[in-house]
Amino acid sequence: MPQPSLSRRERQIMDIVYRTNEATAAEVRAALPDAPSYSAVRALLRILEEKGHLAHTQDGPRYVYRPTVAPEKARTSALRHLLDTFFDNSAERAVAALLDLKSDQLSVADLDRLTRLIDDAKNEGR
Amino acid sequence: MPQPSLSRRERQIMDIVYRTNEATAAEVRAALPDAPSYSAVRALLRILEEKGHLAHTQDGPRYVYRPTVAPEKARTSALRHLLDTFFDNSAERAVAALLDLKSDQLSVADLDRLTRLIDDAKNEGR
DNA sequence: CTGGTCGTGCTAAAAATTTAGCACACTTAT
DNA sequence: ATAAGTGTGCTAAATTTTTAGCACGACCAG
Repeated sequence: MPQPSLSRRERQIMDIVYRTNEATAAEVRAALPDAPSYSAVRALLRILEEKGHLAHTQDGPRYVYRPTVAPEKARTSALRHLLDTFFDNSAERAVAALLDLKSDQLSVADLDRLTRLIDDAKNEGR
Repeated sequence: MPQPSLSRRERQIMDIVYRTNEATAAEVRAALPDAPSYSAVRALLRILEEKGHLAHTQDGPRYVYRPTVAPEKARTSALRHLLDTFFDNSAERAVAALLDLKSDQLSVADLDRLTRLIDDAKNEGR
């Protein structure tokens, strides 16, 4: 990874596209918190494509943009950065925060699934 | 939270300060990937303070900057954003990615601790 | 006390980002 | 066939970001 060289708007847009997996200019505009003109959004999308962060396919009359890096890679990289910045690289702390954040939305079954994930990890490390 | 209205440099600097908890201008500069002049770093720090994201205390001759929001709040908020952007708000997916990322650095004891965290969450939700 | 080193504040200029506007192409309905 | 609507490309201007430079004060060391 060379640099995080994304401007503010660029990052906002990338986040939207990551969240939705794909988006048209109009959809991006709709999702932007303080949307500028349609024209401006399109310009940004073009720049992001030039920089290699997005690619478009044609869907009828319009362009549909998608990230160029595999979602999994993007996720991993974002997670790594978060861990490094806020959790001192501690998985435990991160999980604790996660549970704190979501616990009231997690059923016992959900929690059991998490336990199973960890058990799997245990069995791999051999 | 009004907006994420941080420019690229501003975000870079905030990340550094979050990671280190506190930092002087020189330390921030040292940690910046492509450091500009000392003067420029100081200007950014001043701006971030004006915007209310940082506060400084005096340590002998120099300023030490710290985030104004409690680390825990910042972490939670960052985590929420990551979850929303990359993991479809699924704690399970996030944990899976986390384990995948760190599993080779986690001992069995570490994993046991994670299991315990989840058990605790189970007992709380009652 | 003089000069060098650090630290700061402030300001202006350079560079990058962000924005809007105009022109053109294609479709669709009158 | 014409006008309205929706999409694009391109360009230039406005705004924000980013940077460096200069001035000043405090603190040593010679």
